Amino acid sequence: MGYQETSYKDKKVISIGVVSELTGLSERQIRYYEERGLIFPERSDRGNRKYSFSDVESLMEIANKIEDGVQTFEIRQEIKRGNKKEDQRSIRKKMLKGQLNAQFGIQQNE
Amino acid sequence: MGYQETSYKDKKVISIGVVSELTGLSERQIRYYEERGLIFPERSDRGNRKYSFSDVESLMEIANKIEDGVQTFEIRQEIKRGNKKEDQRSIRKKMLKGQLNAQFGIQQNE
DNA sequence: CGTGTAAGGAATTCTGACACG
DNA sequence: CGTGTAAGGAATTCTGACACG
Repeated sequence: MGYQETSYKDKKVISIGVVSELTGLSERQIRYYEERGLIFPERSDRGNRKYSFSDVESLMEIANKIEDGVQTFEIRQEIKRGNKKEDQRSIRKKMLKGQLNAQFGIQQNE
Repeated sequence: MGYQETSYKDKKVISIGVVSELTGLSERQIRYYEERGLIFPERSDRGNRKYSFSDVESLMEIANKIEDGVQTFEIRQEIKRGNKKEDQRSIRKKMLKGQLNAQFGIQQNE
């Protein structure tokens, strides 16, 4: 029992409407990120998108990056490289951080 | 990281259509088991049912019991008692099993 | 580039009911 | 009792496109 804990996280069962609620993103944004190759939902028999909890988490990370001004193609690169801890994004983000905090005190995940 | 592994299992995010696919049960059956107090999906803003992976598992167990001839009110009892390993149902089931198999393996209302 | 929106259609879900048994 | 189904409506999702910037 419990050997499948992880499978729940990766099972594609959530509709786009619920993903929208969970992430706070619009359906338009979610579909767009798929179009740009950032997430890969499955499809039901009739073509409806189905997402996993992993996808939901990825989307939240993607949303953060977009806010930081990272473009979708860059994010796609990171994904292909295996999303290293210290990649371009993180570096650029850190450089931005000082400015942002100084100007409006925006909070970033470090 | 990982402290939320369990929450995935109980988060209500799956639509009835997907639950139907996952369990092999008809939507009619799934709604009926709710009506009988065996499962408790949440509702989206507009009233659509949302289930968790736990619900999906419960449904599969319920389906097995129904096949064994257990009635919904009995299953509800078990749920209220905390679903002990060796409850009345299991015991009766074992007693019935021999007869049923011997005769035809038919499912009965006791 | 990233995202909003109106557009029209197809599929989903909901409830209450009749049916069989 | 448990489950199928037809019924009508309301909400969901899909795609391709125009718009702004």
